[in-house]
Amino acid sequence: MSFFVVEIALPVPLHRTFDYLPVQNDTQEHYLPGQRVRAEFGRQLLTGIVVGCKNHTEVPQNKLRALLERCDDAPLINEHSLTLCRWLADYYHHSLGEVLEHMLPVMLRRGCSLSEANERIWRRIANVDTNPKLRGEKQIALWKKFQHSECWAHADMTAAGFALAQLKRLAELGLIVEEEALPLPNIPAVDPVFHTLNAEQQAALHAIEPYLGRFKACLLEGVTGSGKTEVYLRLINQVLSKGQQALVLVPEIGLTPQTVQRFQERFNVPVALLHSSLNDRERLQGWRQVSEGKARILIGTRSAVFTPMPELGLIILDEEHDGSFKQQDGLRYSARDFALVRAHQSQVPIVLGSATPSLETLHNALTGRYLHLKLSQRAGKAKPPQMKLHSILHQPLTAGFAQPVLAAMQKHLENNKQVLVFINRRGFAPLLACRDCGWMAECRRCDARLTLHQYPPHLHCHHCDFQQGIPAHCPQCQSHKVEAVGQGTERIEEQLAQLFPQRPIRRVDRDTVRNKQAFDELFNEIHTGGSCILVGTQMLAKGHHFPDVTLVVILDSDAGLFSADFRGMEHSAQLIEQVSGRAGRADSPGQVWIQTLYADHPQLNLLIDSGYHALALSMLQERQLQQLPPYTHMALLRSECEDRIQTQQLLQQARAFIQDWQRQHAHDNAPVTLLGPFPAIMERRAGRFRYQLQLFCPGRVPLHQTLEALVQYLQQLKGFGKVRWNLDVDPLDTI
DNA sequence: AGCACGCCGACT
DNA sequence: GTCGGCGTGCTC
Repeated sequence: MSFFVVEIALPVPLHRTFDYLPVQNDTQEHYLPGQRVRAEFGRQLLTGIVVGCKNHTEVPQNKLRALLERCDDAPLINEHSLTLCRWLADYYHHSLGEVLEHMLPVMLRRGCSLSEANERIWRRIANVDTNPKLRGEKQIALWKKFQHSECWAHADMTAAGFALAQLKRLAELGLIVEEEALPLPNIPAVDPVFHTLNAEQQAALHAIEPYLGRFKACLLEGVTGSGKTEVYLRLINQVLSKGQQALVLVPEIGLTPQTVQRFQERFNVPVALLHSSLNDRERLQGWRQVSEGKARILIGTRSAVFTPMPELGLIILDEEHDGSFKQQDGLRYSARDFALVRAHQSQVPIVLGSATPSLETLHNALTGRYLHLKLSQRAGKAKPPQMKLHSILHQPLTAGFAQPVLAAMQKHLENNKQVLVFINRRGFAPLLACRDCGWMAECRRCDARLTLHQYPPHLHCHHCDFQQGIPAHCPQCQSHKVEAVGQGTERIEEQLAQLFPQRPIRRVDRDTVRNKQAFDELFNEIHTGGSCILVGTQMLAKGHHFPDVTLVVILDSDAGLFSADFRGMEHSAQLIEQVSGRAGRADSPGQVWIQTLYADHPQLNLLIDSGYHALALSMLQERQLQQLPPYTHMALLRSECEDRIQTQQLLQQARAFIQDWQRQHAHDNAPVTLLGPFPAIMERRAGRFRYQLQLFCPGRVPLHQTLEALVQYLQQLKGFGKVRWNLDVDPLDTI
């Protein structure tokens, strides 16, 4: 038997793999890439992933240790996924071991066996007609259940009030046995509802169809209500009929029961769901159902993009522009970009859908890299909403509303319709201030004001979660004239209740909707409740449709118009367009009134008069002039620490290193340009100072070479003990 | 990331 | 005299 070592990736932030001796008596054939192994690493016990076997190693004999065990006979991660992980690790300059962790549900990362996803079930083994001697009504009732149906899940039985002892008694009598099985995903028994396609939908479908079976990225740019989902469903139908699986990725708040229902009703196949409110066991079950091919459709949020799908035939990524597809900590990957790479590797088409595509995606579509399909008509008789800017400059306001806006609200309510008031600020007021001395309630740990909440009354920092009571008088001058300044959803709700006492007001923000279930209940009320006023944050803008809303009032859009972030206007426009899409879905056309101090703001006017697409084209021109993404590539090195000087100095060192490195290595390439270091817009957050260094480069390759060298440099850099740094490739937020 | 080792300040 | 602070180094 020849000498060999097993190369494994471990979940540590070290950019290399580790060699181990095999478990005793194991041969090289026992080790396949993608298998899990248990290994002692320093003083810790870790679960690693086999990357390969080698017959030589640089590691000295005395340092080599043997693996403790192999967890699986067959690899959990196949070669394709392993290749994708290597790409991801390289692209985001992250350790392979930590990237591989993302491929597995939490339970498997910890080294649990696959069977732990299984459900305990009880199966009848005796003949139905058996008439056993049973004592007690419960036992008799239990046996009746098994006479009726051969299998019951243990959890269902205990939920139905049967005790473990009773089940065991039946087992002792040889009537039933306990088994383990992977529960099957849902197969709903509903008659599918088909919508007829309009000409545009038909055209989009026909354009994408030829690409089934090979790679193609497609942008489906369709205004709200134009029936993108119907196009997805038709495509999925074709993929399913070929015996393939479909992956559907949705934003975090987009995974509504309505969406899921629509997919489940249409196809008579098992559908798996992966989203944030599942526990570890449910996640593992979903993961297995999909990776073993039992579930044919997977609908999930960002992390679902990692789920292995042996017969993947199509990827749909809905609301492509949504920020929740980008992970904001740890491995800062973009699920959209990763999905594109995955589609390419699997040679399947990917459809990116949005009413308001990101400028990156739009640019790819306009330059012909992506197939560009448009849906400009709303399905059915629905007309597009009429949008209108309402200047509040020098206008008297009542509760933050201009008189004509209130009059319009009154009119719509009288017509028994619903009015949606959008204000992207929760709480009662964004500021608590003293009239006499100008004191403001500020967070001790952040450069931010505390938000005043009234339900229940307290001051709250939305950036670090710090909370405190409301002072009875000014802590600076003892004055009692401490007042709420500005408006949040709570205050609007309270004031509207006074202005429209006869109408129910429903507030929708993170404070009224703590979980998915609460949202669903509230949504049902809104759906069936008749005329009312909805007050809410961007939670209202995404996913859900409110067919009875005929008027949308947007209160605070101005905040986004002058953002320090170069994507500020893009995100503002997307939000306004998304909120506006809530109006006029049914037969009655919707109206959107935008209150603003800047009624002559050119970009706002372009959006209102010509729509998002026109504004996007203009924003693209601007980006080109300024050489910003998508016309250049960008990375961000962030640092944070309780000590401001050190936070800044780390980035200065990084900057000096990059300049030095470029002088030596990158003569031929277009240089990486550097901006900063400079403090984040909110310099101090949760007690830590935050700085950033921006890197721009027109070429991917030189940028990534620089980043690779930079990460290596930072990893060996000493003297910055408490400064934490992270690298964000293709950052979304740059403030 | 963990975790241990090692070298200087305020305490029973 | 020790307990423990966190800077530094290492993990196959």
